[in-house]
Amino acid sequence: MKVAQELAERVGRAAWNAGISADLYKTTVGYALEHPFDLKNGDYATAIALQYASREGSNPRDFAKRIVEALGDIPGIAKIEVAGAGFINFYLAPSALTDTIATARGEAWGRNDANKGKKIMVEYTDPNPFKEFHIGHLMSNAIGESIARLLEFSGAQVKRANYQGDVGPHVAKAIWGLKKLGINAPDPAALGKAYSTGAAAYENDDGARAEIEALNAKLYDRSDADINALYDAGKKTSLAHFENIYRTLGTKFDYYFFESETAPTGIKIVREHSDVFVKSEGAIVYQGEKQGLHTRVFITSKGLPTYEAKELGLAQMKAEKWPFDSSISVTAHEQSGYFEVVLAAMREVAPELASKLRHISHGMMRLPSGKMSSRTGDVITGESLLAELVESAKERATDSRAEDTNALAEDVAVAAIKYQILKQASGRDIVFDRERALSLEGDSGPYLQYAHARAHAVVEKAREQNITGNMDTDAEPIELSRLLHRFPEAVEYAARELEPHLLTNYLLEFASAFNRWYANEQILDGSAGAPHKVALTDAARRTLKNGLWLLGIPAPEKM
RNA sequence: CCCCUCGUAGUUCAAUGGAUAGAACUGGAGUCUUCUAAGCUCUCAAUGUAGGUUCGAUUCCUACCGAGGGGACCA
Repeated sequence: MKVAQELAERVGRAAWNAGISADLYKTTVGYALEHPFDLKNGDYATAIALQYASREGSNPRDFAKRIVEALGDIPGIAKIEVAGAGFINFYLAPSALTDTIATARGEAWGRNDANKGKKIMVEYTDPNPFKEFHIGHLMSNAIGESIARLLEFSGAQVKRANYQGDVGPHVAKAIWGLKKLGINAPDPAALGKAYSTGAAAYENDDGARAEIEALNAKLYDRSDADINALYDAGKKTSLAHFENIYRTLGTKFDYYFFESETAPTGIKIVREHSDVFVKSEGAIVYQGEKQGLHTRVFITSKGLPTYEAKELGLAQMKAEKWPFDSSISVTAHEQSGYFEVVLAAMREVAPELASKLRHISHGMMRLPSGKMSSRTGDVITGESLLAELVESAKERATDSRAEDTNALAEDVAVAAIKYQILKQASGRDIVFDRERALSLEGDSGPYLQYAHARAHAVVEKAREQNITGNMDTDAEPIELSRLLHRFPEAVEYAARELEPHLLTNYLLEFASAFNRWYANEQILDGSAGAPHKVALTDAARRTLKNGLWLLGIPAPEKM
């Protein structure tokens, strides 16, 4: 990192000396450095000469040469060359990489201070009590957890929040179903059945629909003791069930918000701003057309708040609970339209708060055959998927070295599902292929875990032989050590973009380099070079350990 | 009709406006008396169409074609 900063500054100065304009200097300095995709083009590179020369009509290569001359010698850089159309490539010196290896063996490897001191709340997962924990919640959880950890690694103080829909028509449907089926002490499976019973009746039976709507109103005002008892029991069961899932997934929430709590606050905000929200067809709406959006209902004609009004209340309650600099909500893409409208309304009623809110939308999990639909039963719940993965991993774990193969199977299952979610850009849909998801090979979470376990085993064995890993400052740079050097920058990049997949991609490349190196190199070969190789292995182990942590994936030491 | 995502090997995904567009899976050929074969090596294979901006476009802009999501009382 220090090398990179120094290099960026020097490139800027050299370009300045070589005749770059003040304007361009400002726009390029600090952004001028990049990592060549191909290591043969150096550890750092800059296209500054290409960018500048085109504006002058001069030859990019000549200009690049002038910059290189102005640069002179740079500590930590062994070679500077002009390549291609006018790129300037920098190659790290052995001593710089040795420093990197030493740093990489420490616990703090990969941390940065890009968000130092910032208070950031991250809201994610958001399952609804009385309904199943489905794959969308799994996606939100995996992405949200990783973002929270990336922000923590960049120095932010992070609070994890979970916002759950414990009131609304979906709950009324489930309660109605419970009554219909005569269930008084619901378990999670019974709740799922009750919900689908209620949902089907709501669509097909007018009488049932009226009953459900009446029930919904009673849930808001809590006027019926029998219903309250059923509701409280169902909610308790649901939440306890979700806690088990969070534990498996490795998430610990700081705050829980419920729609039943945000509703009154939301209604109050809407009612207090009659200049922003208007009556229309008996409902109170926000007319988003003036912002290029669409009109949405905030309070229904029956006087009940919609998700939109509750969201207003939620934002205010979050800020009261823990004053934050920024609050991030991770939800499915299908909600981004409504979120935009809520945000537009919020900008009018609470501009300062609105400016701190950020919405990240993730894609949907689709089946190869099309969209999942709970109506047709063509749906996979998050829990059933996890259970299947655990079974699959157990079969594979029979010849493993782990003491507890059940625990290992769970770690591997979590890795498999989270990796599949986190390896692609978060906004995109994921086409769910059961066979691929259950596969534990190739481009997968277990691949990263396996590389980590291997590195761990070697380090342990070296310790038994009292080889602590003294480094050779003249060791020739190799692919593995050069990629190692990029880890902190990959972390910072992923944190800046709030995109875990940028880190996932890096880790795959790194693990792949490690596995290649491992296959071709006897690390504990008794030679004078062994300690240095042990140090590099230890650095790789730490990189994979910290990298997996940032993805929210467990890193078992034995597989 | 409007708005938001997105079109890259047979499939699922990468590529901060740069260098020969990278992986994985599938198919084919190899590889465990040596630190973990959930590994490694080799091999076949791709930017929807038409323009524009740029020294340079998978990336930015426009149009078209195609997929998914959203568009008043669900979330």
